[in-house]
Amino acid sequence: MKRTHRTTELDLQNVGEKVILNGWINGRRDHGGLIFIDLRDRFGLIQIVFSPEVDQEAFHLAEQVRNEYVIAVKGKVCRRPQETENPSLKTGKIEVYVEKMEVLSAARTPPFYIENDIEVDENLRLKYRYLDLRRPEMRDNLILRHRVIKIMRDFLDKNGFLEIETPMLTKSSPEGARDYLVPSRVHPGQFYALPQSPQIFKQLLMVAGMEQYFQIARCFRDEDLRADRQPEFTQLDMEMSFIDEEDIFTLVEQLVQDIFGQGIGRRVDIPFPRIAYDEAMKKYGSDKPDLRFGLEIQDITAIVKDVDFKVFSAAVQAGGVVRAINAKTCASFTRREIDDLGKMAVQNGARGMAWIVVTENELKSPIAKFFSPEKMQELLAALKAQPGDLLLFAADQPEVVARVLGNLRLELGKRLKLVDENILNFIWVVDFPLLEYDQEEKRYVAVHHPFTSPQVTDYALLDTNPGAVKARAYDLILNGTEIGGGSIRIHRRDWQEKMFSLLNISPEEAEDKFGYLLEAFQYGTPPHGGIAFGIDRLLMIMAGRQSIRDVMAFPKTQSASCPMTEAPSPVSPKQLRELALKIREK
RNA sequence: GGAGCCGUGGUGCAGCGGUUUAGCAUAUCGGCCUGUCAAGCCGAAGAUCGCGGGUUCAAAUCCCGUCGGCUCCGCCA
Repeated sequence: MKRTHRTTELDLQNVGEKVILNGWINGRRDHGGLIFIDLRDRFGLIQIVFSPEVDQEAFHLAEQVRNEYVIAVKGKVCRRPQETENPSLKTGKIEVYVEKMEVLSAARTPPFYIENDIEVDENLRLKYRYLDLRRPEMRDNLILRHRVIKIMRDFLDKNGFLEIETPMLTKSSPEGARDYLVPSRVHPGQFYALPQSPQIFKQLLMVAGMEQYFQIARCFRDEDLRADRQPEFTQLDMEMSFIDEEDIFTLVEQLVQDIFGQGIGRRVDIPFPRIAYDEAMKKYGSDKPDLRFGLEIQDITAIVKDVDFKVFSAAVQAGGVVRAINAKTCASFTRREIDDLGKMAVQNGARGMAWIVVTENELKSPIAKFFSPEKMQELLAALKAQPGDLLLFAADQPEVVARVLGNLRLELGKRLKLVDENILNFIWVVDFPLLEYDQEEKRYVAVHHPFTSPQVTDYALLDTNPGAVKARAYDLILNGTEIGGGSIRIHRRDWQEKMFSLLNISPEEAEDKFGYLLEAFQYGTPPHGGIAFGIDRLLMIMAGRQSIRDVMAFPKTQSASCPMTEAPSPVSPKQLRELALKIREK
């Protein structure tokens, strides 16, 4: 019995028709003399009815079937008696009276409920992911994923882009994340790496004259996992020739408008506001600021540089800064709540967190005694402090203070429920630094990646003050999450060599690791640039989820394993021998 | 590498030194039931409390270790 309709294709207009339906049993209500079954397929639910008056055999079979059995039924579409209509079902005005039923497949009782909003250990969900994905919310996430990727393809196709695949087995490169390695059988002792991104290939496609490229690209990074980080994830990777930043912004803004408009029916206003990296760090303590609420960080370095409070003045002496957040209305926080915030500050690298509780009559604070009344007035005025406010301070190097207060700001935003979950706040963060100094490695490392072009106006600084050079890089931020990032690239061999030398990569190593790119640049390379979107993160936000695992069909656990397949797993001695590999005892 | 939370019938939770023969809800199984859609009513079965060790007259409960899940820091060009 092959189906004639999908469940949700039936409506009042089909009343009287004989139809065949296939699907899973979502629920069964046995009234003794009458049995109702909710039949589920990918599209929805419909109620089917078994009555001995319609067919004895089908009725008795219906007494025996259970949830998640796969069945085929044949019957007549009927209008439901008025008082039994179910407005919460798309097919709630009708039902099918079954004359004939076949069990296509029986089912064991599932280990958890096949329904929305379950609270089950995630391990169990992942072990039985094929059951988890039957749950409507998970099914809908995958449908959304399909739709969004389709919108991306359609949009880019319409705009002249070519979808081109690049290798998954490629060359390991220094810089960036830890590579996943694949041993070569043909070349014993040598390895491929899975791509962290198709970066160099897409640049070579520009050299090849493809002009506008995109790819729905799987990327691999062997780093520790988070709610929004998986070892393999998917990017919309794009690259264009003969363009500048403005072309990319415009195109991406239109793309995002399509994605949200056609994907989930949300209007997105363009163009997106832009904020410079330096300003974002100073005001919001983050290079991916969440601007859905205020609570801005304020710099008070100038005011406190000479105070008796050594933590502040010493930090300034050492080239650091002192900044503060005025947590409006938080004077009511208990000592314990304030201590919790302090712990958080320490966890983020602060040596401590100073605070002042402002009330009608007094200031409660461990540090107030270090300030003269005049200084205190100046400080309170600068922070626009009023009775009822809680002031939080951090003093250290600028990066540390930014991180500490940035995270306190997010925590306060959460606690005070300042975030309107219905807002879609897009911003471009621009003017990133090109390089930052890595204390551990004692060298500069690329903030974005080594192929990012410096801003032309800063080119002279490369030799004198590399840390001050800005990059032609940009990130797209949505609600405090980085969903995309890119740059205008270096397209000249000499500039790229210069960049490598700044990164302390020797000419020999540059030749060894990136020689093919340097060589390619000598054969006529168009100026080019691009951007890549984290599709999983984007979908996570669109679907209102807290983890990208919920928008991936088969994700891994935090320890990067798969409870269903039990990957990773040992391999046979034969396989190891073929690869010339030996496992070392720990 | 580090910090925190969690692990008790299939599932979700309660119990946190002895009054527990480990409680509740739901699922499961059986019976009754012709308009339910979280169906209802009656009944039954089902867990040695993640694993290992220790403390104690006595451990699901306290301690140590370990495994697994989640969140976070480091890490993620």
